[in-house]
Amino acid sequence: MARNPSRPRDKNFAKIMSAAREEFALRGLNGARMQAIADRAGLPKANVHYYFRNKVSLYVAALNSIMEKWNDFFDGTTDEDDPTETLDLFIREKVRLAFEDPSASKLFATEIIQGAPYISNYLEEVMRPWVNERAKVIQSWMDAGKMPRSDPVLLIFMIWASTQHYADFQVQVLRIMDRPDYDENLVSQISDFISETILRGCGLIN
Amino acid sequence: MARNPSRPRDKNFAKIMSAAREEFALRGLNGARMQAIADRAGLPKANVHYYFRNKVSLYVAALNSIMEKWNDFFDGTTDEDDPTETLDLFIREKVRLAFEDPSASKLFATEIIQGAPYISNYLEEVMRPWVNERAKVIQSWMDAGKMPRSDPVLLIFMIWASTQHYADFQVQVLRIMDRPDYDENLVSQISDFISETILRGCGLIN
DNA sequence: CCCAAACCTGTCCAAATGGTCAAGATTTGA
DNA sequence: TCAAATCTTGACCATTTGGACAGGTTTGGG
Repeated sequence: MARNPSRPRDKNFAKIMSAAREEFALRGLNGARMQAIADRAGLPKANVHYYFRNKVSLYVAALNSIMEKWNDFFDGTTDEDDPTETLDLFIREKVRLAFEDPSASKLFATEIIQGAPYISNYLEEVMRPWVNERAKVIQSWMDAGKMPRSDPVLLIFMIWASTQHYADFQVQVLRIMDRPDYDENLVSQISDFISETILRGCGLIN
Repeated sequence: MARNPSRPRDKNFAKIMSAAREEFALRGLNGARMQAIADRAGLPKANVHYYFRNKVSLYVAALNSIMEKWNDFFDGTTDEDDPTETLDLFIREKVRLAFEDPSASKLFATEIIQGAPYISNYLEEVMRPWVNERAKVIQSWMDAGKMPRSDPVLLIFMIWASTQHYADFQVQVLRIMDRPDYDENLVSQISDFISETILRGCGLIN
């Protein structure tokens, strides 16, 4: 976009963005305070308004930055690939993302729960095609007898649900397991469980 | 609680509660407006304040009413029961709840995502024991060789995640599937899919 | 029929908060 | 070097909104 990005712009832009994501994830669009975001970013509130016209535009920018990041994971799986290997990789990648940046997942989840008022077209123009393409590949695996038949779209939803759960419901999971934090051990244990259970659930292993 | 519940109290109490749940689910604690809740309930705002000291107490009351409802489903499964049948029933019951009252699930989800500031002790005093008891039963099934070994707690999380997904992410699911609403057909299709996939994933069928 | 308790509501207000603005500082580029 | 562009910020304001309150109405037991 910017042809000659100036130094301070980039630096503060990033600081604000990061602060906004945290704050919006923690309190939602309405609960988040511009002052709190400014404080988190270490800037006066008026400076935040220099970069973002208003709260909503900052919120939308935060959502967009997340969606861009997730889109990078738009790999080019084809009919040729091995279902077991591919789905395993997909699941593990989703788990990794969930633990790497729970705030992103939480922010996105809150927006969806509240009816996706600011990203409704994203759902239709980006997510729907993405899911349909994935589903087509999975369908082709089924047609080729590489795995038993079931609904590919519901399978994708199940993978999303099981993996994002650990980001969105972090507090609940930790409290119930009586742990202070996620650690490497737990993460790989969770990855293994989800991957194995779903792959077996699809009839791909055992 | 009330020994001689007066008529109007109960009626308006329920109306406010229902309105509050909808509104809080849709906008979150901070986004919800007392005026909007009052409007939904068909009462003047001041009347809402007659029943509930302030916004937070109404919010907590709404959360409590949900948790009470969910606690009813505290059935007494024992080691004697059949794992397949019991888990199948559990999954279907969760799916039913998700579709029956998505607002409840959404409200609860939002609270958890935001760190469960108002129900943190509920997580430890009610949910943790509940999960541990369930897990013990599942563990006993595994010990008895009725099903392959895996982590019972993670299994419970997976069931929660896969089922609640359809309440919380309702908009996303519908947009991606290009449907205006959930219908009976879809609901039973989803129930079947989740139940079959998870049961197979546990090594209980096929 | 009476009266106290419960219930209802129009009106008002203090505090919180998003956003503006104008003046000043800093950087850039020619 | 210096002016234009970019950036920074304290002070300020309009609006929204949760909540108080006082005075009114209804209800039900005695």
